[in-house]
Amino acid sequence: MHGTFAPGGHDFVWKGPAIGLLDLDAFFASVEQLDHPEWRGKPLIVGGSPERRGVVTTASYEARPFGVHSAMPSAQAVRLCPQAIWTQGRFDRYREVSDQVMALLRDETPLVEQASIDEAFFDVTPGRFNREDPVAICDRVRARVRSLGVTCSVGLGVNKTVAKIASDQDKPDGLTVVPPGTEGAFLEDLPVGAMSGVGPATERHLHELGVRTLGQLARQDPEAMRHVFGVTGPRLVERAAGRERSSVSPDPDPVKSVSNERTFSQDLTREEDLRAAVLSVAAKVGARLRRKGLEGRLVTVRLKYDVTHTKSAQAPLPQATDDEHVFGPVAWRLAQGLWQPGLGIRLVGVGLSRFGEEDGGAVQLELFSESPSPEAESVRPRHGRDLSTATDSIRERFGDGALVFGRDLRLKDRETDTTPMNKDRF
DNA sequence: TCTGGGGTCCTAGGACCC
DNA sequence: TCTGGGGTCCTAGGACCC
Repeated sequence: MHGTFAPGGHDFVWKGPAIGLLDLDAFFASVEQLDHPEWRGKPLIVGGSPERRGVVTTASYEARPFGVHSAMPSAQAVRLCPQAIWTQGRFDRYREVSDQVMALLRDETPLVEQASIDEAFFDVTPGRFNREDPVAICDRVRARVRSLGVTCSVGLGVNKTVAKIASDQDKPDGLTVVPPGTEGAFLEDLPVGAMSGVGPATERHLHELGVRTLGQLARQDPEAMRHVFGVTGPRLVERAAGRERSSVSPDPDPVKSVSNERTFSQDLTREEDLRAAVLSVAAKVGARLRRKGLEGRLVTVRLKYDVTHTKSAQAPLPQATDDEHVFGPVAWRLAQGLWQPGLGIRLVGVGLSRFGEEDGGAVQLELFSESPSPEAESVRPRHGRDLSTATDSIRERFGDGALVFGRDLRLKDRETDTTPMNKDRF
């Protein structure tokens, strides 16, 4: 007994936990159609250009019947839907609309947990914040979101897993309610892949075990699943049975890492190009760290040789930093260790993590003296630091294009043309 | 005719310590 | 000269999410 309810159109009293999941429909594309009336009703694709190894970020509902979907290579999307309108993303604008939606939701209940730019869980358990019927609250939320010019799909159930799966059942602009006690029947025949956390690899593995539906998964022995899937095994069983007990936490988790990656339209083969790429990506990371007020102690570098082969390496720093003149050379040293001359490099990534750690005690200092990053100690942090903040303020006043270093200039024509998919939360 | 970018969490193996 | 095992930290890689 689940389904889409007309406003006020049900005859039971909700008892116990009521968790909702709001998912904005084809969000980036919908915002573009909101801002560009001439694009409404037409196939629209937000994403990176096909010439530059781009992928589809979001396809409007008009483009989906052609088979176009998120994460599809742009070249393939062009073939499937040649008449589609293409546009790059405007992340700041999406965040603006997202903020409006989240504010509206928090106006209904303070128990809102933003899961991404276009998704949020909310707790409307009767008696917890108010006594209103959860279904009525969901109806009102949807109407209020619609008044902003975009639509959302909402799932309502006893926990996050049920709410999330329910929100997928009726898109776009739908409401799916799973009344308490009906979870089992609702989940029984759904494919295991419908549950978040079950991706392609886990799905394949479950199929090999003869487990195809959430009902079947719910009847597996948790201990047997632990042997196959580790700690997540028993959790999968619990969630598939609809028994998960989830809490909605309004306080966002602190950020744990900040990284940037760049894919090149043509693989890099020369060492000097690779070096320029690493330092340039590091500079982006540095600027973002300073904007966020974060200093990290662990540098990570990622090199991608082709779509399936990636290598990464890490090195600790003696002190936390947000300055690329300190961690950039360390990143380059790591990249040199990973790079095999003769192999082209498709992607370069640099990241910093371990924020908010006190600078090393005796143990950590000793550790560092053996780590492969002596450059960190030899660069001139003071001078580099001043240079970094100076470029930040110029970019802030005149925009990113105002300042281009020589190394960036060399790379410019090879850089991919990507859509900002920055999922920075808050 | 190809396959992005920014994150989180988990695991396995080795180093190291006691 | 030979030797166990538990705990913890670190590293690289993989799965997954949007």
